[in-house]
Amino acid sequence: METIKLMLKEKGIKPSFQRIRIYEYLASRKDHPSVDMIYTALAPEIPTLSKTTVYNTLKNFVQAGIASQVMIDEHEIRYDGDIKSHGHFKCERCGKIFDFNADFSKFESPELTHFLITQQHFYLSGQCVHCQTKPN
Amino acid sequence: METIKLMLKEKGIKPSFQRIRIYEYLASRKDHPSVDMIYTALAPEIPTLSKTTVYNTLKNFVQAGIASQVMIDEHEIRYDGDIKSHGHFKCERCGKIFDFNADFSKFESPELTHFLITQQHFYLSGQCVHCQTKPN
DNA sequence: TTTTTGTTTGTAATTATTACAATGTTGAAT
DNA sequence: ATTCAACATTGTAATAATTACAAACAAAAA
Repeated sequence: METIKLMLKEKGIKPSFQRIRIYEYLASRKDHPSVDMIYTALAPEIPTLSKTTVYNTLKNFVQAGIASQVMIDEHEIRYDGDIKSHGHFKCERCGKIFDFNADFSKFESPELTHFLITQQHFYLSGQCVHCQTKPN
Repeated sequence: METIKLMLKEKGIKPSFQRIRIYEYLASRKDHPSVDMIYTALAPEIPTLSKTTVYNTLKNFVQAGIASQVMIDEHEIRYDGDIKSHGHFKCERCGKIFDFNADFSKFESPELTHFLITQQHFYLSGQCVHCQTKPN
């Protein structure tokens, strides 16, 4: 709570109650929640919470570099509070998303010389171990 | 035209006129068109074309492995007829998408042993060379 | 020809996201 | 402490991508 407050301040984000709770929730989760998931989870605790606030807040977080968008879902954007460089695998049968380590911060390519890379996304999809053993 | 016809047949897709033209158009483009862009481009030539057909057709193509989704745009899915393993860079200032070579077909990770990888997406964003020299 | 199968089309419904204006909150300056 | 300005939050309405679905159509098989 207090550490989050300080961290937000450092990033130039005023630590309002809503923002603190949204960040706290996002960081506590490993399932890359969507705006709707976050809203639904926090609404009971913050009855006046508006979805627009969740949208605005996440946009701020991404710009400040303390959250990232995971666009592995075709229908809605999902968010990740883990900003270590890593990849996501989505099983096309069970829909589950798996994280894996993959650091591309030093990635270089002749086509991209002198490009400034601020965000990176590495997504794979296919079938996870469990689903492969299941019958069709 | 004839080669596309054969290729579609081989992939188990009946080569209807619409499908042939959609594939032809997609393959001719390097700008990762969206459903809307494809529809708008082909509608004058195929006056009865329906957007639903474009949606259905692209879904088929992706399943058959002859096209891939590029989810670099937050608002709409874009499509790529180039199925060689490669990455995309999106400039957050001018919005342009750049392709670059990056082959991850041999990518392995301890977290993903025995996972079946069927699709891969590698997206970067930031600022392209040209936009970096521009003033804010 | 008749039947069957698969394709295309148009409309309506769904749903994520954004725009915007009104309201509420906070903190600094007076 | 009061006022003011800046910023945050909220709710509603608008936008726009995508899907569901049923009817119309086309092609191939019987």
